[in-house]
Amino acid sequence: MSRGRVPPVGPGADPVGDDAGCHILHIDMDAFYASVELRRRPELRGRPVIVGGTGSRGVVLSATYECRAYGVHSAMPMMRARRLCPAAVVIPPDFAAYQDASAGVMEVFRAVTPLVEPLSLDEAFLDVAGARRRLGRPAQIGELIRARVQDEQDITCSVGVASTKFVAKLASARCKPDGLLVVPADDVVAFLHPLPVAALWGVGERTEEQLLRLGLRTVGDLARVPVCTLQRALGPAAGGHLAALAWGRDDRVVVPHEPDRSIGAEETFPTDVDDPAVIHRELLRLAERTAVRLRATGQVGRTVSIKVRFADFTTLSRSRTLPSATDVGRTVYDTGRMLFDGLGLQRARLRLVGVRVEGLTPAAGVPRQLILGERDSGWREAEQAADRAAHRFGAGAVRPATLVDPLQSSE
DNA sequence: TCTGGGGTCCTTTTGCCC
DNA sequence: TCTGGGGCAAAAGGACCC
Repeated sequence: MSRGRVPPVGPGADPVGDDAGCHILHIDMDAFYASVELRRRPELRGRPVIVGGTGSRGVVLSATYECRAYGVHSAMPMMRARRLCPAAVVIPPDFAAYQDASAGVMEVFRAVTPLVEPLSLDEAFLDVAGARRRLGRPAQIGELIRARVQDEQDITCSVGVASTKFVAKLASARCKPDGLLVVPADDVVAFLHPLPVAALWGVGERTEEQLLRLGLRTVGDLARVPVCTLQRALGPAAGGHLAALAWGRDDRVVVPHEPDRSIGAEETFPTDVDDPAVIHRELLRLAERTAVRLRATGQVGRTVSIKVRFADFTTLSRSRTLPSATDVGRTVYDTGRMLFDGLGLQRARLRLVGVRVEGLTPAAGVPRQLILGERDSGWREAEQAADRAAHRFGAGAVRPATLVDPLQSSE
């Protein structure tokens, strides 16, 4: 589900060039969520299908190519997508199913090489240097993977083959859907320079605007500008990074497992809310949800942050670092609520609140806090008991009393 | 046209310590 | 005692990605 701003390869281009030195594969499922849905509902094949939020404030998560022909793309407000393509069938997302399908394709990848770096449910980098003797040239390995994913998961994917991660990523975007493209090491600059600046990884709407203001339209334009000019405009890190990418320089390696930096939850209200009691209850729900995930993954975190988005979409955040790391929902909530109350909002209209825990470390080996953490005692044990109940009886079996819907609990 | 939810990373500001 | 500044960590904001 990349942004798809790379123009497709024109007719006559040779998709399989010289793959010597091209040991990086980028594999991207085509319209992943929608493809998983079509597997279950084959009668919808050939029709425009959108997976996305069905509420009044939903956005498009995935759209079939039939639907993209109408200009629909991911992250587009659903209202607009429906206007562009009234015939589209809209399906609410089923993340459990996508996770399942994702696990299946990742397994296919790992049968090829242990060097698999997932970027999201539907996309991954592979370093196949070590698999060549066993399975053949990188392009052959790419075709093998495409065939297996099609066979086992009944989903098509596109594969970019290159000597660096980011060129492989551009290549897969360029041969979508259901394609494979090799960018030979010697052709990288010729491949990159005609592309629009927005094709580069890290250039979004804002950066594109800035670059256009400097008169830089293509990657080639960017490459010919002095690095210090870019750095002045975009900051030292981003400027230096883009200058390197414009010449195809990217020494990032494929890393199989990166530890999490943060875990959080947020929710947009169906309509804006100004009642503090409703917001407090939402903060509690989000804190509990976050803590359940911390405990499930065996992590604790030291910094709690909240996010508040107002009706006009302006957003602010507040954070606080605790004396010791926690995975206790009550502690996350208490901290988050303190931060929220500290904002002193006089019934401002909010469209979203979020809770996040950062500064994560593995829970094993972190001593339980006995002196400063008196507030944890009891809550932690209670929440672990709730985890076990949820495991046996289903999520939501045990909840804080304020989160129990009175209509539901009176049965 | 009106903008989700999960994240990462970078930059700037601020407060503290020496 | 006052002031300045370097260094650091935390906080806040924002861009970006899928």
